[in-house]
Amino acid sequence: MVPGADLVERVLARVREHGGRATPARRVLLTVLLEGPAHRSAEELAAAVQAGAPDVYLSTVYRHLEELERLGVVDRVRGSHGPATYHLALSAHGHLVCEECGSVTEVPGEVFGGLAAAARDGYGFVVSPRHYAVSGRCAGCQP
Amino acid sequence: MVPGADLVERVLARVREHGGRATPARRVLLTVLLEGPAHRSAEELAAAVQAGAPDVYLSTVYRHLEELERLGVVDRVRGSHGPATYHLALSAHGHLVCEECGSVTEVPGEVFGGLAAAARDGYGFVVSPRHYAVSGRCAGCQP
DNA sequence: TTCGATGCAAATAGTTTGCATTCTA
DNA sequence: TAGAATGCAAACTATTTGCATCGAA
Repeated sequence: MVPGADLVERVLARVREHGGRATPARRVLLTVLLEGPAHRSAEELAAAVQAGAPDVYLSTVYRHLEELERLGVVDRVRGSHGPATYHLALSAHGHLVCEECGSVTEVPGEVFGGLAAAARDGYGFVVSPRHYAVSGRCAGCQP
Repeated sequence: MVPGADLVERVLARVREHGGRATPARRVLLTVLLEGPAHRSAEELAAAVQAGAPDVYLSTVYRHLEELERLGVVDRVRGSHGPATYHLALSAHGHLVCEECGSVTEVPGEVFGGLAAAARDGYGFVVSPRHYAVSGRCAGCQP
């Protein structure tokens, strides 16, 4: 049994609930998201999809990623340069995006807890639980 | 005396120190940055510049903004959609970017203090003091 | 058998680059 | 007067859109 196959089906069920349809292209993209590394760009994901399904177009991947983001299945992280990257939203966590090398470090959601509370209490601003992202320099890129 | 004119000259002095030159286009852009609202896109800034100096091109504005960012004079904030916005880096502060309406709420740097400490201690990641930016929904855009 | 999804092409937004000319230091 | 900055055009990257056709429900 392919690991995560049930997750793919669960997500597709959710897509159907929202009036969407379970198509081969979607199944492949979800499998790719599950199996490969996190934080890949739409283009990288499309390349991986195309390895198994050559005629799935980049625009289809964008369309699907956009929907999955709406459904809360994937997160989109936009660093200060370059394309946005996508990954499965398996748990609430934040991102430390290195402005030097572009690497993304995931940190548990609690690290952002104090900030989220202060933003809510002080400004009525509700921090999105899946879109934390702050810039800086990672351990390997200190001057 | 124009308020902030001395700041313009101080920045230009800094530009010269780094081998740059004080040109009219730069003077105008700095004045525009000082006088108008914060968090404008390159295009909006170019429009404001062109009101006074019609033949300053958008590409020149981009080039200058990039240099000012290197010098730490302006910050660049990239929301989840749309163009990056720029503003003077007058004090350490963070940004709450609304993913619904695109508005940017500034919050004092201390709000990010706990997060910055946790990132440094736990991951060796030094959060950039001027590039805090987290997404969510502002007070006016709650569902 | 209807309506959403796809293939494909083309358009768009934002930003960067190349190069001859102009101007600051 | 040397080298940086600019005007301008054009390239480029990331993303979105339009539309006829196809396929899932």
